[in-house]
Amino acid sequence: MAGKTLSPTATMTIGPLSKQTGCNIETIRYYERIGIMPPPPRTEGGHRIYREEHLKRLTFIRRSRELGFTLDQVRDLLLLVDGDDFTCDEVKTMTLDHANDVHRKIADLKKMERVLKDMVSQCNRGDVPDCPVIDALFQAKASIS
Amino acid sequence: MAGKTLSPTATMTIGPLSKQTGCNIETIRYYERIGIMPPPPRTEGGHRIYREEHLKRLTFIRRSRELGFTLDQVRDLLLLVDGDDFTCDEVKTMTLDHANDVHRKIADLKKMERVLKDMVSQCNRGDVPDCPVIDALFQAKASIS
DNA sequence: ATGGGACCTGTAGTTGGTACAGGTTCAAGG
DNA sequence: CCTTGAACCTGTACCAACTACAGGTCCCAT
Repeated sequence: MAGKTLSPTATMTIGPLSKQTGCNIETIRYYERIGIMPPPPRTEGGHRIYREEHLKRLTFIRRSRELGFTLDQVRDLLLLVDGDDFTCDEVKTMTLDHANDVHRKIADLKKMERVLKDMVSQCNRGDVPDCPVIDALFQAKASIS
Repeated sequence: MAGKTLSPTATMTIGPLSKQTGCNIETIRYYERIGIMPPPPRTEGGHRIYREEHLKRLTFIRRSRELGFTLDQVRDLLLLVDGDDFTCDEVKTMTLDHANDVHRKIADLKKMERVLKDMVSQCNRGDVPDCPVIDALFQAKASIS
């Protein structure tokens, strides 16, 4: 187990990078195309060769995406990281802004969920002639406050 | 106020339909293109003429979208509505399935929010040398359980 | 030397719309 | 009747953030 990963000079092709980051190959190439990953050196035959710095950067991108940052936001974060004069405060602000977005999304989804459950709870009342869910969908927004 | 809207023979062009449903004009034409709204009759000059049935259908679509159904799901719901032999149970099942999706999304977003807030709470500890948020982003998924 | 898995480029498709450009029609006012 | 300008038309391109090929090349183990 010891020394199996990450000796500082270790190189790898795109496949292993994909496996180690959980980011799929096409996505890695896509990130390069849009300029969020730097173009790595190549073998004579044209295969991409990655080093640990790439692994770190891609891990960063992937983690940020998992946390719901958009690629534009990730780009901004990386700019801050790349220029080494970023202030922690800038990063904090961006993160808090994003956390607020997430919070709003949660609130919206909760409203949806409530309405959906309310609609479903009208079903199976035994004697209604047709579907209360369908009826509700034909009504413009009203019960959502 | 009385009788201002929806006399059963009332017709309208796309502009008023847009205003009454809150669905914008391009979107209405898009729905027609993808076959979710029927092609309405036209004037000699080619302008679309809508009737109350269109208004109802578009309201249904819009409402379903607001509740987070995908257009494919809306299509399925409309199929059920169009063939008038749908069972309320089918509708209920679809709605519950969707409600579960929404529920899962909420759970995911809550995890994100928690991680984001946790990261931010590491900031401003006074004496840390660099940014804990950035450090955390360089770590692969771990603290998310 | 050869077989086949890993890699390459480039393009198109996905979802749910939005944004034009460039042209036509409709209806109201003069 | 004619003009004007708002409303409408079609068709295409664009957005995010990838994914999915097709059709070809490279690398390396046997």
